[in-house]
Amino acid sequence: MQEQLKLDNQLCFRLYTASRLITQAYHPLLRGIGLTYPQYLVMMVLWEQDAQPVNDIAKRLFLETNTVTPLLKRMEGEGLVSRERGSSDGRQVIVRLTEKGRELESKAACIPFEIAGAVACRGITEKSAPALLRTLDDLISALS
Amino acid sequence: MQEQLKLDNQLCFRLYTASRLITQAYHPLLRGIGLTYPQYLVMMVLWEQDAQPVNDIAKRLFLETNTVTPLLKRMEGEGLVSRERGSSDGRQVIVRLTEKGRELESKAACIPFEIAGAVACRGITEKSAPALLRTLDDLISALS
DNA sequence: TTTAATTTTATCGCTTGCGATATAAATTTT
DNA sequence: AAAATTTATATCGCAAGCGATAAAATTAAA
Repeated sequence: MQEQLKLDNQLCFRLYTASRLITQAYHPLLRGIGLTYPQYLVMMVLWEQDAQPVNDIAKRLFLETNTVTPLLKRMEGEGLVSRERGSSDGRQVIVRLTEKGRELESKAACIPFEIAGAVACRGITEKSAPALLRTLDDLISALS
Repeated sequence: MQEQLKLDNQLCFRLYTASRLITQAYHPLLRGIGLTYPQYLVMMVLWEQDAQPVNDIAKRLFLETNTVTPLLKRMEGEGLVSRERGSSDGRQVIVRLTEKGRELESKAACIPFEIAGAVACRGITEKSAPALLRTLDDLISALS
């Protein structure tokens, strides 16, 4: 058995697992406001800055447009956003929050606190969070 | 704009992004030996301990059987593993490496080093890796 | 100004991931 | 032993992700 192939030595497996488990923790909260996790990410992008082209949203989330386009179409179907061709550049599709989408922000406001509570209740985030965030940022910038 | 809803303040988004980006880094290496990333995880589980029931593999990877079963079927189709009903317990399906599956281990042995090189080349892992691994383990055990 | 290259979005096909549910075997209860 | 419960897999449906590719609009080059 090669030591470097042991699952317990894999950083990637931990990231993969931690990501899935924390996304699962969001699930019941997000279902309450009718969002999936990736849709929640798109909403956060738009709450921060409305009326963005597809490409800007995709880049902000480190995703490809072939992931984001169908995602946005489903969100349009849910009445959360509108999509229309840009007037200056006819290639772009500008995504805007609908009234319903804007109203969702206040309903979502409690979610980060609830997650933080669920995670921090075992002394995870209090002291280790800043270092974790910094290391993940380094990792992301190294890989992107 | 609610501060806690800013994307840059989200631990989960970082984990999600870091996980996807590092999995993408594996992709060209794994394609060389004909594996997807989740298939690679299953192979690591079996290289470590052959002949396991579906459920043990699923639990080791923090996945559900409804994810693992189709995954294993595809791997059986690729000739990497065999699946047969357990003799002692007729509910279980025991998964075993084929000769082809066993041979893959030596081909995969270089992959962790190549990934480590790609990640560490910007001073990421050397000093911060142990703390990162520990924090992720804490996070995973808090959420699982 | 044509032509070529680039940019932006979208479509297709496939693998994951997972909630809900079904099925069969084993275990526990009555 | 018969019935109810639990356990182990599997099936179905849907939403991501992403490689490969196409189509349309814009920009750059000839």
